[in-house]
Amino acid sequence: MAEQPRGSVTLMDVAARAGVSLATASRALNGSTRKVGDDLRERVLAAARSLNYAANAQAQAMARGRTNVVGLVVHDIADPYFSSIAAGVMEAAEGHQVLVTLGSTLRRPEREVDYLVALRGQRSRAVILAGSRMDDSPVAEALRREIDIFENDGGNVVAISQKQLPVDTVVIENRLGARDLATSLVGLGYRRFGVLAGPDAMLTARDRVHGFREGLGRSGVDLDTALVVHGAFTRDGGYQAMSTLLDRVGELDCVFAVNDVMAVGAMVACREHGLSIPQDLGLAGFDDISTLRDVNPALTTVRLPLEKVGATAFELVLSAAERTKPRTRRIKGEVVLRQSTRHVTTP
Amino acid sequence: MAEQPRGSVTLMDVAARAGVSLATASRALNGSTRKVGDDLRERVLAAARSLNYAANAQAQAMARGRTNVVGLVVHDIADPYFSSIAAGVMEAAEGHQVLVTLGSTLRRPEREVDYLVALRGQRSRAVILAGSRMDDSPVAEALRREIDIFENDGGNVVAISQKQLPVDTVVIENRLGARDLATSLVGLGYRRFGVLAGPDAMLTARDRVHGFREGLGRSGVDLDTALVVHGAFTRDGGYQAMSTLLDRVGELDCVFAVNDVMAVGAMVACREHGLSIPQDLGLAGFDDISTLRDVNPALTTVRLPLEKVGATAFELVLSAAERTKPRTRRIKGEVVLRQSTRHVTTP
DNA sequence: GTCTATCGTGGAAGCGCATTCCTACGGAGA
DNA sequence: TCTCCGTAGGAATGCGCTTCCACGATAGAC
Repeated sequence: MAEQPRGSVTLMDVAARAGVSLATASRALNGSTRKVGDDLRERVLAAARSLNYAANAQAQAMARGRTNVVGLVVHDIADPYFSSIAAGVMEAAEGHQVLVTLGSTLRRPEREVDYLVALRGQRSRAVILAGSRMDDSPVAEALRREIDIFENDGGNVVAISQKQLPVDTVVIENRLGARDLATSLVGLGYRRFGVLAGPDAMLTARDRVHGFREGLGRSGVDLDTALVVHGAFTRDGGYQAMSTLLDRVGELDCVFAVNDVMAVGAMVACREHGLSIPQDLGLAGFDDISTLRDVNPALTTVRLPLEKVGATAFELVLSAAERTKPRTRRIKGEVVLRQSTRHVTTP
Repeated sequence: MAEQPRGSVTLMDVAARAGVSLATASRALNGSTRKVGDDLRERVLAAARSLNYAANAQAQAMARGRTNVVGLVVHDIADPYFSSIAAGVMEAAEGHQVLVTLGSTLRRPEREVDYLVALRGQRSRAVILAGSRMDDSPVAEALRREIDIFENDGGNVVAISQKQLPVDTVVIENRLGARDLATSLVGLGYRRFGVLAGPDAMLTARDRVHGFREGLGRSGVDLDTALVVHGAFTRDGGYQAMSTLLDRVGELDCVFAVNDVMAVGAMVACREHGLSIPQDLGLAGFDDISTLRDVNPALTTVRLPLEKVGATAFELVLSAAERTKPRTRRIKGEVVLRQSTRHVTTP
């Protein structure tokens, strides 16, 4: 019943087999405004089925003047932070007849611009920029420019993280979360803090440090800038930053790593140096990466609903048509106290 | 200098501004076989730049009869196993002018078929199926059928995991790795094993169990089928399976979980029941997920170079044109002994 | 000096589809 | 019986691009 013609089956093939015109076949398969008689419609559907017809999406896109492609650009898809967001996007996209094209910048922010150009070439309906904004004027300027062009072409841009761009944005409340965490940690009795701060130019990292300092300040606790160590936003970055801090560990009773993977790196550094957590030192992270929930001791952290972040971004994409001005959705974190910190009594 | 015309800039706009024909503009921008005079070429490039021209990929695809889109279908992008593979694919794709479209089946194998149809509609050059094959004839049959159609349309299919389909395949040596692991564990002195086995229909899980049993057998150790507990291929699956096994823990000295995330779940179950690893029980996983390398105690496992798996799959995609028959690339795992197992002395 | 390759350029066809416009047909109302 | 309108189906157009083909000009060979 199902023969296999050479190459792709076109709508013309279907029409011919059903004995109708191209127009009728098109209408039968897509249910346009126009009606098609039941008998003919059946014939067309049967023909399409038996020929394994799959409409050429490129041709449809041309004829219709729009596509069903959405771009998702992340820094590193292997990082659980981004893969969780991606999972949220994919789940939200489910059943919406949308294809998601993935871009991975490999942590080179300037590649965001390249992807934006490529996705504009694809006539993407929208693109979700999931990475942290950077404090880097030339790159930011180029990005801003390319976003203008992209939107001028009719595309929609959604950013995740900071409200730095004039586009729909899912704002992650890093500052607030870090502030709350600081408050909680002070509440546990900690007073002398070190911070593993991540790259200075990365706004996510910077916001978390600022928020943390702010939270401490409100509780009347000072944060010595010399005890804020910068490093990569990765496990190894955390390991190295913690190693640096080890010299001065006598002055500390708690360390805040600006994300969970760094905290895990720090945990290893401590363990290797015979430091027990939380007995000798408290340790806190940020994100509540689910893969990392079972490390021992369990990490005190700020839970971020990352899948929800992705899903929210996708909803912004879908509802882009009705908007008039850039919208903002705020996602809050929630402090989760676990075993990597404990109550200490101030002497 | 850079005006912003309404809507998209077309090649015609560029040609008009440069004062050349469409054909010349096309050749200048894409360097076809024909040459274009230097002065004209410069004029065209300048025009394109000043208009922010980005070629309509859909139109190019139509005209050329091929696209630069590759599909990647995974079970769950949030799972570190798949996100590592995805990272490998993305990295290999870097610089190859290829856009990767992501499909996430949310662990429903039948959705692979849906994605295959959608990607055929996109006229994808190729699709990488990254998930484990299942022992499920109806679904497998549908998949096989759709793959035929996909390939008949000129697309290439690459599978990752088992050589179950007549397509290019990156075979992961699950069986061999599990066999080696078994040998190593027996070498450490373990004799009485339990297995957290994952879903019965999932070939990856099944191969690992078979290989493990095989390896034990070669060392003259028997595996009691009653001590092989099935469960989901996830952290929670491992937790639950281990909980089941807890009743009979007196009969065991070592447990093999068929992947790392299950092993972590099992580790938590043990901890909650006051069982120390490795003092009371040895524990081993499979995959060597990098995010999980820092759990404590560190997990004995079989290291799989997952990024390399992704990269290899992508290489098969790229070199698909020259092939005549399906190719196979084998990726071996390597046993890594860590603290979750230790040498035990047989009484 | 003419004749034939060679090369740069432009014209135009066509990729597969949605959609607009047009035609033919049938039923209802006069 | 005749006209009018609503409707279903078909022909034709165009989306933006690549590429085949034709054309004129230039250069090399005789």
